[in-house]
Amino acid sequence: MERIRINELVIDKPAKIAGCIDILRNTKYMVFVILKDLTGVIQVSIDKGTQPTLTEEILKATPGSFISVWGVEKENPHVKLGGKEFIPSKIVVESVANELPVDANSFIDQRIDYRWVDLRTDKNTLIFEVQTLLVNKMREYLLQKDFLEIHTPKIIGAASESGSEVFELKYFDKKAYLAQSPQFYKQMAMAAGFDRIFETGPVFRAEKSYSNKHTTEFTGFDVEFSYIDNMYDVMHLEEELLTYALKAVKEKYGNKIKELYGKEVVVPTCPFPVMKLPDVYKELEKRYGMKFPDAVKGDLVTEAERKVEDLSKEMFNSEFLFITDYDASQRAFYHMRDKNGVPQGYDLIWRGCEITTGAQREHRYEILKKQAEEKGLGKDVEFYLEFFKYGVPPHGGFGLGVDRLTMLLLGITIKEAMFIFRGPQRLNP
RNA sequence: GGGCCAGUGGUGUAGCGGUUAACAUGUCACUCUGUCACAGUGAAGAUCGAGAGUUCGAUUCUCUUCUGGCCCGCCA
Repeated sequence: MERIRINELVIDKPAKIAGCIDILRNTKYMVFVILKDLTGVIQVSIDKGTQPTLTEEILKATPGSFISVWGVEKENPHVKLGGKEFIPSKIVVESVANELPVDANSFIDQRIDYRWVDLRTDKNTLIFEVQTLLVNKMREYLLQKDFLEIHTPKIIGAASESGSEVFELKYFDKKAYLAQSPQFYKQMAMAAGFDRIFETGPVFRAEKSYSNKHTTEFTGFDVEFSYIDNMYDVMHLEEELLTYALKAVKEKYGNKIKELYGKEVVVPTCPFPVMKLPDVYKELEKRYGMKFPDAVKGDLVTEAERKVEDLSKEMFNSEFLFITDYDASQRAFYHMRDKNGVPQGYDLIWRGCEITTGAQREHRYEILKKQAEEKGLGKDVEFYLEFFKYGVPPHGGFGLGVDRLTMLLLGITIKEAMFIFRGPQRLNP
């Protein structure tokens, strides 16, 4: 008999179910097993008097053990767990668990050590159900617009942007690096005339960042497309994409997220508000009495970034805010600049955290080369500059942090939001 | 990389220059006419992160080290 999931059970219809024991109550005449699978929980009730064989088998098990149960679901109004119970005719204890080393109260670091046990809870599996939907809806949105999905190398021969924040590795008798971003390859695809592309895949950063939003390996969702007029075209695509995905998440998981994480999923409205960075500082100082030294104002410092959540809600009733007009010194050399030298790029802040950097790219070889040289990037980017010698259309794009998106959606930290977190001190499991 | 803080049974905490190292929860056993956060009784379980020092005596004080947390920086 094929195993079905608990939410597929039908009253009085014989079935096989299987899962993990949540609670095992052994009373004088009855054994009650709260069995859990990904879709729900059901009480399995064993009568010790009439089912001695099943009793013997089930008492080999412990909470956390995996079992298979054949039997029938019956209605029983006395059962507080949904008014239903499962009357077994056969039980197999598949795998017995030791006493579990973590519970919901354990610290996240301890929980990561035993992540496979930790992830068994509804609350934690929801993270990945939500992320699956989120990413697939973003993918779906782009596919509807005829984007190509590409897969770029993660082992690369030249440090991609600055050279300081990449992991070095041995590649036979040569040095290689782990890709810190698919940036150059995305643009290569533009040079190839691919027109519109996206990629979702791992990104590696050799930064010793200790915060609850940084990790050394994460999943990026990168988009690049051609024939744009300006960075606003890029922003427009991104806001549509996010709205589309968040709408789907709210419909399917909005209630469950509210229940388990206490977070409301707010579907944004387009267009998202846009502010120039100097105006953001001006408003923060004016409205909240904050003070920032001029020296930091070319970039968005953490304190300001957090407060942008309030600012954006207050000024625009929006959780999202696009910020433009960063100082050229703070931005990548490949961002196009206007005639005043202002980078034509933006960051997207959601709930007080940066989730995206996007830009119109500089596609004119001479200017691009000059901007690279200004940043002291000569040989490092030779391979990249080559693309632009043979014609590249005007284009732009952005990179979105999938793990940050998940984290912010649920109001948790990056360690909790990732299947397995990787940090400067965390290489296992 | 800089600043501050923490590490005590499986888990989460209390405590303190001399204690039988306390509590909750979990685990195990027995008891309990269907439980449902079951209940009751009992048991096991901690060389108090590691190393060195001060002291008659250190889990407690000092130093070193490891690990973690928070804040800053770096960014997605």
